[in-house]
This record gives sequence, C-alpha cells and structure tokens, in this order.
Amino acid sequence: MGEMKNAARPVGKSDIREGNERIILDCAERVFAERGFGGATMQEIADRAGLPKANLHYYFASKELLYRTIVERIFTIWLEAAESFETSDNPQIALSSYITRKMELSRDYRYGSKVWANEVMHGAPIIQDYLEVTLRDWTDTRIRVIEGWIAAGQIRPVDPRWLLYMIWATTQHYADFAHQIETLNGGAALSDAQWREATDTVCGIILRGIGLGEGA
Amino acid sequence: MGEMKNAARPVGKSDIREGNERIILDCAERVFAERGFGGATMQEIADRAGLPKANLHYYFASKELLYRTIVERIFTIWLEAAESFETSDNPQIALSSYITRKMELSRDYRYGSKVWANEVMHGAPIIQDYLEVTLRDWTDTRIRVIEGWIAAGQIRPVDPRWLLYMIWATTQHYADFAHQIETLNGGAALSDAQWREATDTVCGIILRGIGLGEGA
DNA sequence: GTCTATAGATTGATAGAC
DNA sequence: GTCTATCAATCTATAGAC
Repeated sequence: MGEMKNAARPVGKSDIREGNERIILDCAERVFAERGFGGATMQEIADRAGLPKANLHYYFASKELLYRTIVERIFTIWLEAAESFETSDNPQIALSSYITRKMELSRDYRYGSKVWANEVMHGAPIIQDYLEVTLRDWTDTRIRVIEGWIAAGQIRPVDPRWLLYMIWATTQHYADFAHQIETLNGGAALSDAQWREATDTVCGIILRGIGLGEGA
Repeated sequence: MGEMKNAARPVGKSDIREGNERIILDCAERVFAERGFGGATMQEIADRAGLPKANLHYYFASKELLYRTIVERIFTIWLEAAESFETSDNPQIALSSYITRKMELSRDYRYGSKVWANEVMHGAPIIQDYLEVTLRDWTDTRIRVIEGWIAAGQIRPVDPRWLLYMIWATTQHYADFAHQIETLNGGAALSDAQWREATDTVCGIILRGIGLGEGA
C-alpha cells in the first residue's frame, strides 16, 4: 500500500503525512504538558519533532488546532476507560476495574492527563462543549448506575458525584502531580511494585469507604 | 504611621507600596491561574490591577519574581493547614480536621491552588527547592505520625504516602477542577450545603476506608 | 512614585524557491 | 512535500520626563 498512487487511496492519508502528524502530535503533547498552551511555542515543538517550524503549519493550520487535536485525543482515551465500568453488575468488580484502569492510564498517558488538567484549570476555553455534552452525559449515566447500587443496598448511600470526583482526582493525581510524587520518592519514578501497591491502596480505601470492604 | 518619614520606618514598607503590591499579587494570582505562567502577560495583570505596565516592573523586577512570590505565598498557606494535623492524637479527629481544613482552603484559595498545580505539573521549575526540602520534611513527619497510628492498631495498615496523596488529590481537585465540577453542576458554583456534603463524604469515605468508620 | 514611549527579543504565521 | 527567509504582532523590560 505504501507505493501506490492516489487512485488506490481515495480517502486515506499518505504514509508521510500520517507519520509526520503522529510525531508532531506526540512532541506537541509533551510540550503543551510541560509549558501550558500559552507557554508552548511552535518552535520548541518543531525542534523536538526534528522538523522546520513551517512544516508544523503545513500539517496543522494553527497552534490552536494542533492543541485541540491533542485534547480531543486524550478525552477519547478517558472515555474508553469508562467501559471498565460496565464489566460487571457487581459494584466491587466494576469500581475496582475502573479505578485500576484509570491508574494504568495515569501511568501510560501522563502527558495527556496534564494537558487535560491544564485545559480544565484554565476554564476549558477550547473544549467547553465536550464538558457540557459528552462528559455530562457520561457522568449522568454513571450516576444512575451508582444510585442503583445504593437503592439495592449494595453500597453505602453517598452522593455519586463526590464519589466520582474522588476517583478522578486520586487516579489523575498520579499523572498530573507525578513530579511531586517522584520528588517525594527520592527523585525516582514509582516502581512496578509501588504502582501496584498504590492502586491496591486506592481501591481498598475507596471500596471500604463505601461499605464494600471484604474484611470490614 | 502613615505620614511619617523614613526615620520612623526603618524596615517597613510605605502604605502605597504595600497596597499596590497586594493589588498586583491578587490580580497576578488570578491571571497566572487562568493562563499559566507562559500564557500570562504583564499587560493583562496591569490592566486588571488598574496600573500602567511599567509600574509592575517598579514593584516586581521581573515576571518570574512576581510569579515566585505568588507560589511561595500559596505554599505557606498550604503548610499552615498542616497544623490541623496536630489538633489531636486521635487519628479520627486529626484526619477529619485536616481534610476539612483542606476543603476550606480549596474553596477560599481556588486561584492559589491552581497556580501551585500548574507549577508542579510543569515540573516545578521555580520552586523545586521547596519540594525537596520543606515539603519533604513535612511529609516525612506526617508519615511517622500515621505509622504510629498503624503500629498502635488505630487504623488499618496502609502506606501513609498513598493516603496523603489521596487526601491532597481529592481536596485540591475541588479547586483545580472547579470549572469542571461547576459545569457538571449545571453551571453553578457549589452551594454551602453542597460543600458541606462533599466535605462530609470525602471525610467519611477516607476515614472508613482506613478502618475508622463509626458505623462500620 | 507614576507613566509614556520605546527598545530589543520572540512569537505565530506565510510567501515562495526548491 | 520541504524549508529558508521574513512579516506583522506581541512580549518583557527599561529609559527618562514628570
């Protein structure tokens, strides 16, 4: 497929375009995470990507479009983690698999999480529509699931909102505040064992906190 | 004290200076919180403070010094909340008063919390020394207190680090992600009752999660 | 202490040769 | 598709009159 002419590729992108877009997006994600939207420069992104600055504008018309593409990519990943919520009717299994998945995402997509946090902290100037439609719908659906568990007496009665915020906050903290955590860890990244332990502890406290502890 | 000459004020600042510095710091805190360090401009800070741009440089030599002053101010407020930790030997009282205090701070110092989060997310380029010395010392002391509770069988055995991170993450989330929370709240700020309820829920889940629930 | 004017550097974006 | 050269706008910071 790589050497074929336009006729054989009616909609798809060329290999060069696809490859360069990926490199630009990956580098830009890190720069936006480290400097914020205003602090990031097209020059630094270009340098890291090993391309002249003008090429960035060839692939992404503007800095804002490049940024928006990145935020949307991250938001999609967040939402896919939601599927963990549906793995079981049992709240113990559903919640612990959701928390575990969110912790994995914090480890694997640290920069994406930071860009998202930055965007929301600054008042979501670019993706407010996502908050108002997609996130709201997702949240309302999950709230109803949790309310069902409460009504069935499966978990203690807590406002599902505060519970969800606690899960988001705690799991994303390991990405957004990774630098602080690593500093307090003697300057080293968390080991595999530490990630496992942190995940287990987070799961344990939250589940037990809403009345799902095995040993309580 | 206001009209006296230099002789009577060997160390103190003039009223004008003190007043202007306060206005500049308050306005700058909001701008840095909303735009990040790189996105903030001295012009916007000056406009909000109602001063010409050159005056900012008269009071604060550089943009970075102004920013540093703000981050340090916030960090001091954070640390003072630590005193709540010493209100009692009883972990139930100590932890719930610490969490409650942190929730109050998230409500009262939303912008400061955001500036801090921004700084840490970007790798703490300005206040890395605070992380490595002051915060580390504070954390180590609290860890020993928590380990004492565990040794005495007062709470369940959990790594104190993951517990502290959970408290920081959850409480600060209400400041840093206030925009998201308000969007999911129909666009309105949380009411007094909602703040109380959220605080109670956070306290309840965490305390019960480490084996301190009254009803569990 | 205040403020206008401006220097000097950097930015996002584009034109146009290859 | 690539990349050099460059524009127009904007930024931090300062000089100097008041």
